[in-house]
Amino acid sequence: MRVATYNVNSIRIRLHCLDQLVQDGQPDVICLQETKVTDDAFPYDHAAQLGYPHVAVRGEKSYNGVAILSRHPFEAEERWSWWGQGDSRHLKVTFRDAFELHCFYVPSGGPDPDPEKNPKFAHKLGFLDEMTAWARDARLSGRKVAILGDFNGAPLENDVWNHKKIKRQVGHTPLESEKMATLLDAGGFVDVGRRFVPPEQFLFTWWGYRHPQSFQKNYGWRLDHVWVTPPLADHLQHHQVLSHARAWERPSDHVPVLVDLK
DNA sequence: ATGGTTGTCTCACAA
Repeated sequence: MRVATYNVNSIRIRLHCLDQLVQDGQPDVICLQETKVTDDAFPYDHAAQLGYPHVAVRGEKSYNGVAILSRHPFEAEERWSWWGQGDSRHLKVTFRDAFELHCFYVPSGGPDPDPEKNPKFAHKLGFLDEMTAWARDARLSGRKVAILGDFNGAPLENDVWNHKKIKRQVGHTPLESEKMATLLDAGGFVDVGRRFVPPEQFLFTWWGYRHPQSFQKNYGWRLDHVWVTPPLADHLQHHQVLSHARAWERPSDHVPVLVDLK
């Protein structure tokens, strides 16, 4: 089974990118973030025509929003509220006799890495703490669980194009990296990207819009992650970042990440 | 310290 995660930055203006992802990557399951659409206006027909009749959505107007498209049926669908917010940042589906899959859109955290001054950063830290408490309480490590999505954090030095320049910026601060490491440990997760690409090498999934030619200059960050528990890690076969998606017409600032599980 | 760009029932705000 090939699983993809992709922050589309609005699903409705990115349908051509979804088409291209299906053509190039042939994923069985596609987890989307920042769909920016209410559930009633989600392009279900487009997904069905692409071969994904099974769809779980959790959206809201203009902001956030997650969805899971699947070629195969899933048994259950759950939406949990995190950090006391009703926002659309998490979906869980379960594939019978296979694994459970959690799609996350972690808060971006705003511009200032000071939780006293910046409530968005406080929200992000609280969200990560709550994910950690869940991962610990749920005793995941004996089960087949995958959590993936836009974690809005690049925890390792080579998860950004210039660690020294970026280490005080939201998304790559030592505090966030520490919290992500604690979450990884609490769930006993394997970081799939770094299972396949050693930490000595750059690995990016996001190139910002703001810097001109950020992709051509490779000013990238690794914000999108796939983490799996050890019983599921035994089934890992392949990992690929579809970097060329950043050069598609009218692209998202993120690119898809693909993982194959036997 | 600032600005750069993209998207949204746009002229403000989030990323």
